Amino acid sequence: MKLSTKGRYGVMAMFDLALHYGQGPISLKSVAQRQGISEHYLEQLMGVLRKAGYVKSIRGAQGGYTLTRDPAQITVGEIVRIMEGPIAPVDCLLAASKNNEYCNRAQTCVTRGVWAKVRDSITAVVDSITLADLCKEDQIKE
Amino acid sequence: MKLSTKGRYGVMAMFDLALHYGQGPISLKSVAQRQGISEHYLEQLMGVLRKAGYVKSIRGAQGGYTLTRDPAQITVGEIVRIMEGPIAPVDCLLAASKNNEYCNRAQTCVTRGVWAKVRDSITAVVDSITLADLCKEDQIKE
DNA sequence: AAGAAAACCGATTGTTTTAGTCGGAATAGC
DNA sequence: GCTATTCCGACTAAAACAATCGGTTTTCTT
Repeated sequence: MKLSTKGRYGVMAMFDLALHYGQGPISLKSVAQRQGISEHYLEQLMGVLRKAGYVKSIRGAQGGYTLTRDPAQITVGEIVRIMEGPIAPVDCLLAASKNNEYCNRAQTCVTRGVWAKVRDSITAVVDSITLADLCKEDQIKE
Repeated sequence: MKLSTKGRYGVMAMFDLALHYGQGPISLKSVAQRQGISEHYLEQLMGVLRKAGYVKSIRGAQGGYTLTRDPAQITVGEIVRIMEGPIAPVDCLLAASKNNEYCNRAQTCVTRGVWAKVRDSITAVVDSITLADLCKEDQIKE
């Protein structure tokens, strides 16, 4: 039940961009330094976010990344799904799963119900928190 | 955010034992067949559960495993923790974590708060469901 | 007493995921 | 033209995962 660094760093980077929202492009170098992440690795992750339309990049000197939407319009859940794929503690919860024969066992499905509840409780949390919420919390802390 | 087969199979096996609670020792062979798990692999997992005191084993022919407690006294959360270790989407939530320097960053801790909420919502679910609950559900389904 | 059914144990293995690194090409500001 | 930056694809070391294998011990049944 661990989040990989993809999801974790993804949220950290997006939070960092949210903190600097409206201040022009932010370089990965600065994000990586502030958040303590390998710059090259972060590069890969930002590529994913860019292709998903969540960030915009400006190349060249003084370039960097900016959010394409207001921080209040981006939830942690969206970022996690982009970075890690659908939120599901077990594969048989995925609609596209082909192991139906397996999941049709009545007994299996009882335990499956547990994992569905777990998934729902996770999504309820991450989908209710926006980057703007995190920024607000950050201000209070300082 | 995936559960490994350890946790999944562990809950399945314990649920199977719960269904047969009070009927004497249940062989791994039968559990493995009903649940569709490799018997040898399940053996390893049951060793963990046995050492943790959750099941009792009887060796020799007609031997097998039984729960050491009533199904109503065993939660899914307990089983998951035994099989997978502490429930924590990120390592910095663990008390024994030594990367405190890392976690002391104010910004990091904002995102950390998110993962703490995720953890709490997961534990609320798994700690509230007992094996007896699953057995009850199973009866309704049939 | 023999045979079979089971738990027990430790080593090994193939695959996948993770968490990066590396080297360079393209682009844009100064 | 220099430098800062994004962009891209290949590569890799290490760990985790999900078993498998081979054998030992124990106990029930006949």
